[in-house]
Amino acid sequence: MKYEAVTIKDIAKALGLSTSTVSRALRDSHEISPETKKIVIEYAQQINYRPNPIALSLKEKRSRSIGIIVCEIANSFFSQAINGIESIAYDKGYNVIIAQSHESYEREIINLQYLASRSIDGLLISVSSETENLDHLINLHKRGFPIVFFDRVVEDLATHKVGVDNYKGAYDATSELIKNGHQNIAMVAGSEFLSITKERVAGYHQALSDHDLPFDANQIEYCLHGGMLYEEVETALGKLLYQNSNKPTGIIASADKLTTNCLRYFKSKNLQVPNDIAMIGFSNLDLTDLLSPSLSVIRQPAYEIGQVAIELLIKQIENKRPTTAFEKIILQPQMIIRESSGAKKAR
Amino acid sequence: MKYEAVTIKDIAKALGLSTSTVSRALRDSHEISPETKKIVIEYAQQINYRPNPIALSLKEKRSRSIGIIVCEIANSFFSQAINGIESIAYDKGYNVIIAQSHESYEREIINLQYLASRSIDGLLISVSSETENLDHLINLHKRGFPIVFFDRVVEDLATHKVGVDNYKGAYDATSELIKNGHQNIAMVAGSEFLSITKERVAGYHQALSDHDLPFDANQIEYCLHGGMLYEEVETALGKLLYQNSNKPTGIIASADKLTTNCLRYFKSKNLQVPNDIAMIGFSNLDLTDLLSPSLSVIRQPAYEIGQVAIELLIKQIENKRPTTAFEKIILQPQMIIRESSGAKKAR
DNA sequence: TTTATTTATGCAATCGTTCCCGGTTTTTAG
DNA sequence: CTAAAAACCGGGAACGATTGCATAAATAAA
Repeated sequence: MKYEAVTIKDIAKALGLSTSTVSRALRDSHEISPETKKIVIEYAQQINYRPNPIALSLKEKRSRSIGIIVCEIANSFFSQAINGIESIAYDKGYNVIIAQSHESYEREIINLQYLASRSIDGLLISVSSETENLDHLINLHKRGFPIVFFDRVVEDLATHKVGVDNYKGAYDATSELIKNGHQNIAMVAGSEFLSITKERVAGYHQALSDHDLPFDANQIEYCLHGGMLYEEVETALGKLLYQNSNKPTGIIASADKLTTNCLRYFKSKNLQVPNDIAMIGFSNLDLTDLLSPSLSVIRQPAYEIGQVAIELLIKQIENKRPTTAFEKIILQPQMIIRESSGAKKAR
Repeated sequence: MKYEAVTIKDIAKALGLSTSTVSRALRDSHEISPETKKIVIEYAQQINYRPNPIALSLKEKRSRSIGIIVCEIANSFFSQAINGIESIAYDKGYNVIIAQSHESYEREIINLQYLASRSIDGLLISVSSETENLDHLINLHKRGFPIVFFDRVVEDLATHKVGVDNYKGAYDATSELIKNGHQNIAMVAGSEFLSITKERVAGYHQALSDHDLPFDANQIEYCLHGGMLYEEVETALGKLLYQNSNKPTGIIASADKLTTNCLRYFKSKNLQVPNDIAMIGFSNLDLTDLLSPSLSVIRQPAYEIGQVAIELLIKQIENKRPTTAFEKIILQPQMIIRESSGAKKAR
């Protein structure tokens, strides 16, 4: 079923003008007389003329749409980030096409090909947790295609990058647990490939060291799928809690899904938080306050991250000359202390 | 910064053929000799030729993209539904453009204009809770533009519709509370404009009546913004719990955000669930099991709803002749009984 | 041998818009 | 009063791809 739109030709024919004149009148060119302009503009309004964006795209060699690749939109952090992205993009006349990698390297590549074939003007990406090889991105990047990384950035590419101070987030979280008397603190981390994981591990490490606590590599478990699968969290926690000589009394969960799946595990094992095990996790869920015990979290300014990222991207797209100086913007996470990170009760 | 793509002309020039021959060779037309085809296809592969979708769109008068309007993507139900939509759409070569109304009628209209101006081939919409006037949709619909409603359907338009059996969901939820000994059951409902609200209220009503319980209009409070704003839930619950002669011992929350904000309210008032107040809510969150008490919910098959909706839409788009017979598909919700809907303890 | 048919390819229009290049008329300057 | 400069408008190419029609050569049928 077709939906016939009115074109510039229809206006030209109806008004006895040429298409060029109509086009110019509508774009308010100086070489069209005020009277003609008035006639054209009024008629256009009357018949509800809208320029065909596809024809424009073809002419201008730009689609005014940008691609976003994230692992999941059903993840508070990313849906908030997307909100931030959209708030700016729509204002500037760009639309966004969202694709999900579901933490799969393969799907990330498929998505990228798909988006590229849809002729997007630029890409906003937070890589999948499986992504180690970056050839697909390097290829595009080499050809001058605008890419901005957010949250999960990739250091090897010269592009704009936006993220949070993961080091500080983990440092603060660890310090908080230490302050509350926990001496054995383990970490359930995301994929080892991701820069954010490395930074969070480093922050955790440094906090231990600054408080003269020993660092034990066995106290860290990495989850390749970033907590997407309950099973990987289950085995990680199984190792941390039951296969170690020094059983931790505190846990740092370094991503949204890890945090919730840790709780799920504790519940299944009937472990009381924070008495049996204290925890503080990275999370952007907006109902962590409703859990009981209420959850202490490191919260990322997801909305702002999205906004900054899209602004950088649009700036780069609209630059006439190739961008040479790239920015790396680091926002501050927020620590919200609630009950779950509390002290172990004396018995 | 431009990213120069290779076109059919480049191939034609390089191979000393005409563009038509190249085009036909690539589309495997029978009027091109096998040898020529081979040469063209191999060369195209070698230089990584991709047809320009924008040029195709212009020619074929279709963009192969469809629009989605929902209130929020940061809502489990909708992000799951979008996952379902995408799973099918990408397979069939469509891309989706998502817009959020944030439950505002005004933004819904702006989004619609925006999407229409981006020349989408069809629309998937779950109307905002403020939407009472339907002129914006009727206009499009009259011109033969393909629209499919999902979840929050609109009865007055002859289109495909996909939703769940809201009546049954509410009926079951209410019956469950009654079964557990609750005689005074109130309902926190969404916007009165929405068909789903009416159906859920009807189910609640019928369940009371079937169990010989009186229906009291004061036991229902409507929230125009569907629970988006905590304040509206706060005042609604304030009325239900403290300004009524017969204080309810059970609550039905008829939407995702209403459910969580009810819990937030109970927590702030230090009300114990289910002892002070039992509840069961519509929710697609995947951590309702982690709340304590764990939450009894009515869960909608969001992913399937999205899949069915996009299938109907694509079918309509690709139909040569105007669609005349429209389907209304009703899926079944699932009731998950946990702790929150339990019996009031005797004291 | 002549005509009809098949096979393989190119030309040019088309989609909706912009914009370069002319051309005509009117205004301004000298 | 004439030449130059605005002012105003139309023709047509271009963006990248598809496709009906024309054309040419080769083959088959009469």
